[in-house]
Amino acid sequence: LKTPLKQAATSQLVLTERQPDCQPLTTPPKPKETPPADPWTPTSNLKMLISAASPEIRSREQQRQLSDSSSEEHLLGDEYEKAQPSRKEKSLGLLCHKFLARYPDYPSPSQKSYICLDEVTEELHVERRRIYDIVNVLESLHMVSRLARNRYVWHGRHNLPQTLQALKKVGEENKYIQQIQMIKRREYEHEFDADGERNEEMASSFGSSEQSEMSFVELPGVEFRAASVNGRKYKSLRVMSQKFVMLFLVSTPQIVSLEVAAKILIGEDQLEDLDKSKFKTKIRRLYDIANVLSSLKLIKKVHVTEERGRKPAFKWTGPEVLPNTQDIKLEATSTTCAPPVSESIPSKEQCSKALFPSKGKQNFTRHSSLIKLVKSIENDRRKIQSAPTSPVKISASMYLFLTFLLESCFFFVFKTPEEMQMKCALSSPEAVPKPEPSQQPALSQPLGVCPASHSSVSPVSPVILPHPQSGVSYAICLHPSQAPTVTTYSPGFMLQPLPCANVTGIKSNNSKVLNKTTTEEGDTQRGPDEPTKSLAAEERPETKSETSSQRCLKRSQALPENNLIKRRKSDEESLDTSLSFFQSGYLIPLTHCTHGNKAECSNKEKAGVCSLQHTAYSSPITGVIPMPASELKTVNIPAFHITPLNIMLSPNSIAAAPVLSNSCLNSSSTSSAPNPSSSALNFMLQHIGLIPAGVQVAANPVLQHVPVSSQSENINHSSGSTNVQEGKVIEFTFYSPINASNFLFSLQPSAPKEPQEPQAVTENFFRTPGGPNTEPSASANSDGTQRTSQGTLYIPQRKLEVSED
DNA sequence: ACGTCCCGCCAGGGG
DNA sequence: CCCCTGGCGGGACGT
Repeated sequence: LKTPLKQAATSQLVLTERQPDCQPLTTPPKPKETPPADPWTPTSNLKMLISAASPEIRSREQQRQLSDSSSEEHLLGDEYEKAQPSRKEKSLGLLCHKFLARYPDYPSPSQKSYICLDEVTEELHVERRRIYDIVNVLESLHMVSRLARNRYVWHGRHNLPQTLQALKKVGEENKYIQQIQMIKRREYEHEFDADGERNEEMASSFGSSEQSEMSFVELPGVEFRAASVNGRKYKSLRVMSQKFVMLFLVSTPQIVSLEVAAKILIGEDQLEDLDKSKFKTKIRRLYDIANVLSSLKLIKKVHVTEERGRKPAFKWTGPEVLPNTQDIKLEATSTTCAPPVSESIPSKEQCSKALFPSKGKQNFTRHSSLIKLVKSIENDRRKIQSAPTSPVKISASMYLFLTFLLESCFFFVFKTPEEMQMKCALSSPEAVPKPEPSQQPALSQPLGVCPASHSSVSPVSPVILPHPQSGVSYAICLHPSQAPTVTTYSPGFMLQPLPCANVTGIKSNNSKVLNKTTTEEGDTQRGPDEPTKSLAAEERPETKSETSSQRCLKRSQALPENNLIKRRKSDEESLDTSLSFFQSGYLIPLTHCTHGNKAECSNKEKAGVCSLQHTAYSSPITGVIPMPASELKTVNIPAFHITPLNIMLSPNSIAAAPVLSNSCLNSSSTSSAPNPSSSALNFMLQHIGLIPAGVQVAANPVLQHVPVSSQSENINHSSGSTNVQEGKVIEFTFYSPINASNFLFSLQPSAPKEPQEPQAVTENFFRTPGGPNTEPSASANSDGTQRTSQGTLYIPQRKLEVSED
């Protein structure tokens, strides 16, 4: 069984097998499979491609091979060579695909699936050794856990969010960012040298994180069962895998090169000798890990092109992991949206239930597309910072603004299912159910984000959280019970979809990217992924329920509590940043925020959650904005606060806000004349630090006017699971119960027609009809709120510089 | 020539 | 003591 009979046909191979002592450690040469005259026929190539693409087909083919092998003698020609699996067909990634296809991503808790290694190895026709590789990294993600010999439990991706969050936290504690930066810096300084002095640097930088030698990050409830395996020495691959993942989660362009990863992973335990062989071995293992992570679609191979040249690297493509906050859990909706509610008429409660199934009110969901946007924006902002003279800078302020906005936009108010439907449009294309005719419209209803609680009953308290990466704060909503200390305030804006037909979008055709590090999208080496995935998803075999030996599982199935999130050290820094930012007065009407942050958030234990005061709020810059807490409740909103927006809308500061007037947009697209908005933008950019003082940017040349009203109407009519995807515009209106403004935003996830990177960042633009100098025209809304001005935030497509390999 | 990584030896340790 | 686990790295394969 172990050795295919075909190989025995090759006499040479028989020899090697008979004399293992001669070449004990050599990989057996690939058997000379084909007669020299008849190499790969086009048909066979095609077959191989297909088989590589689909595990089903492949396994079927392998079955055939098995039966063939008995009567192998009369195999000839193409049939013969087909029987010889190429090296690629035996790749770990493919094997992992087959392995994963056996189990559901989200197994129902009722029916636990068990993994018997013997069965797996038999059915997949692989050596046991290979399965260990797979299982080990799955174990590192807590997708499986070991029960006993030969026995594992399959958890699927249920634990993934928590695992990733925990990993990210540990990664931050390990200061991986600094390590990466140091490695890169050194690499840049002196090309190649293996001197000792380098190691001293290493030691100094790594030294602080001595606690991270070989610890395996566990999840409550998913601990290692087979007590033995806790002998940490034998968790190397697992630990490596976890650390590898940490590197992704921590680094901001979520791209990690193998080289850097290997150096860091080596540097941690053995920073003495960075000898070549150890490095090589590390790389070897990283390939193994990367292969199964790729199969899990958590990473993807890319190439980073730097000054030195192309280097293999991997890019995180898994779910976004949000910053660890104490008792707030945020999950990517791509997963939470998956389980549909059975009811046909989704209510807010149901939505909330569907979105936060396990932990109820403490869970908050943020839309994955928003997350991606924010992430991309942050990336771009960093790039912009490093390239101060780039013409893209004009959009930097918009990025920043959108960052604020999105950081704040955790929740939206759903009034109707249609609106919820619209929310779905924000989600990434994968998250939106394709408009399959067979699909019930109701299935797509619960998509989107919504407050974790029924806002009408229990209003939530807005809280300003420091964002560790962007250095800015974002607002988040908490239940009053969860936000006992109330110190700051930001005026509440309700964000809700607005059916609006007279929207005007501005599209920027400037899609220049200033990467000094371009990444080329990884190739198709695991190209069969896509077809494989769909196939596997459709006809994923029902998990084999092993009736035997199920009793040996006595461990509790309790879901892991998410209690381990503590505050990170970086919060303090980011807090400082945000504070200075706020204290500028330019953007912040929130005095309480300033004081409160200082007072309350200096406490590291609580800084993550700075609650707000439900009293009156004033700003030294923009004046007092009285706002009793009751207002928040009466508006029946989840007290959703958009600090930056509010800032920009402040009557006194609106002139300085990065707002481009209509006239600018309409007329001056070709004009080079300075305009007020330019100076405002420059001021803001400089102020925020996006550009150095003295550098000016021109606002208009990159902007274009594009009407999108028809599209927006189209959206609003969409009631079923319509495909609100590419090129569509989603609008929101910010209502302020006070006199602030009512803004209308258009988010265009991606430009129509352009087949670009799906998660492409988009340029965005923000304007008010009246322009900066125009007094906003007030109008009354049906609900009585003042509608003083309107702006459009438009996000045309902007591609990430990621090219195919 | 180099990036990728299959393959299987063999040590450690559990049952 | 058997055999499961899994560290490890030679060298084959692919480009």
